[in-house]
Amino acid sequence: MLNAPVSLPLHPPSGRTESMMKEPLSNIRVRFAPSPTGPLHIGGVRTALYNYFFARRQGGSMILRIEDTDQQRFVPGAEAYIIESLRWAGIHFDEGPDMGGPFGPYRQSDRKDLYPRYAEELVKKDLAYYAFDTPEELDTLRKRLEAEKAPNTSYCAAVRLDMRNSLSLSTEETRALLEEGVPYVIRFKMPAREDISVDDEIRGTVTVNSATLDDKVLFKSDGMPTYHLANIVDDHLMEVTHVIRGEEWLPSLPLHYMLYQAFGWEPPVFAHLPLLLKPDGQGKLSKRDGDRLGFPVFPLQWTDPFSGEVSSGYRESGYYPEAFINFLALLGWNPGTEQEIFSMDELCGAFSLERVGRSGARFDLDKARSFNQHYLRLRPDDELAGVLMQGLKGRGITTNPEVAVKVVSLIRERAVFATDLLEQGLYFFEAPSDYDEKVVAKRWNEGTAGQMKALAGLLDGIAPWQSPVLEGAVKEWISAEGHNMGAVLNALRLCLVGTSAGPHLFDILDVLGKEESLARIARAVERLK
RNA sequence: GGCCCGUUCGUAUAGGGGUUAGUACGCCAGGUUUUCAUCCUGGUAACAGGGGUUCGAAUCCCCUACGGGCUACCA
Repeated sequence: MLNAPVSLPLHPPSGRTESMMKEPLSNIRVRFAPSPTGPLHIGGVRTALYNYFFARRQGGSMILRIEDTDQQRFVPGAEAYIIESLRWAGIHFDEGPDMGGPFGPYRQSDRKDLYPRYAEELVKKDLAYYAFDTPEELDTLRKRLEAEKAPNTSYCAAVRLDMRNSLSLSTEETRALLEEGVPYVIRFKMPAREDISVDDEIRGTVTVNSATLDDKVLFKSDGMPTYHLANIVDDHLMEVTHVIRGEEWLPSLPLHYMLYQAFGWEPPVFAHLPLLLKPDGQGKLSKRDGDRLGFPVFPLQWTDPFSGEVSSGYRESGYYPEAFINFLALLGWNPGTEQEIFSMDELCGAFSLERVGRSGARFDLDKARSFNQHYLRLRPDDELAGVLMQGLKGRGITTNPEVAVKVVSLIRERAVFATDLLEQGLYFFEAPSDYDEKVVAKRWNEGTAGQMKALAGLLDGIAPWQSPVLEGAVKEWISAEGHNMGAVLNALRLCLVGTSAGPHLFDILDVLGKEESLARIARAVERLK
């Protein structure tokens, strides 16, 4: 275990105001910055989780910032979904759009007016420029460069003077176009040839030559900044000290670094997390994978507001949030010890960027299930009984808590999810409607019906109706009659449960009670002949 | 195509020059049990390949292969 001093500020799930009032223990500030273009998938949750671990480990602040600069891709409900998902997972924020904070607003669309002056500042410094090229012209450029097999096929230093922008045009021409209201974007003026080296906490120094980079659009013709500009401006304004994000951003790192240089700002520490991969084939886990693979890729169930398509979620599938985060935390990070079971507090205390891996992690459903099973076993009987009773209620069956607790204590070791309890325990409340054919074939032959009738006669006379008493009497009877123990008991189980699996047979008899037990035997004898 | 990142059992990983290459999940076998599950015991199974460096390389360097990411007026 780690012996280093650990400070864990409390963030009670229901007491945000309390955490807001709490002064951070350090100036470490991290952010999770999702885009509300749909439900957050588990890769995003893991990124948020690592940011959260890091913030709490360092006694810093955790910020939620909504990056909604793409008006086309905005999806109604996505922001609320993201917030609810993170809350369910136990990831709490110190600042965000739903709670405010000293660096707000926390939604980029609400910060819209802020960005133009930063883009223009760069133009004034000759580090960015206005560009008037139409989509068709850009398309033509791309095709031309591809045909020429140019080393860099993008809008870059090598070709920008061939295009319509404030670098190729005269000052007068540029001013005229601007005044006419011709649509324009502002592009970053990437240096022609320059090695750019940036340190990454996880990958070390990454070096790229700017000749392979392009003049990225910073400000779009629709009046919104692109991600690149907004992200740098906001991280700076919000005093973010550590940018912990997915590896898919690594190619943008040199650009972002150059932007900090251009503004003369001190860049934050960067850490690019390995990707979460699909469990089957290859590629990063995507929203589309959904139920195709038989496991949820979203924390919560999501209904697409346009298509109405429903995607399953971990919560609705019966996962406990603590199992979900414990499993997710270990996908790309490890404590360096053999410990695998971690509470949220333990994870926050043990986490460090140094122990985050570099290679992509594949999701494993079996492992996820085993974590859930572990946490389910920690649950007290009465809590699980409550879940069972809810399930029964949905099927129109009411029972009292004592019976539910008794049943749960018998079946809980067979459950992976609390939702399994209903399926595993239904026969305690409902006689089997049919009998497993394979078991019938194996355990039910000519003499069985007679044996069951005789056994029913024996049971009828046993008192008190309690598991150990029943067991003693029945086993004694089987021996005395010279019957086969397995044959009789399995046939009896078939009568009571309809199949061959389940808890201790005499416990089932006990819970069922004499009347119901005898009725089920009679019914089975009748039905199976 | 270009640029960048990566590569230890099926999966997640430990390991940072000398280890019988460890652990967990899964899988297989045995034990316990009337059955299933649980539980216990044991087992299967990995350093992508090739060159170096070194007395010695899973560990350091290079190349190759393979995998992945990015390559939008998306994030």
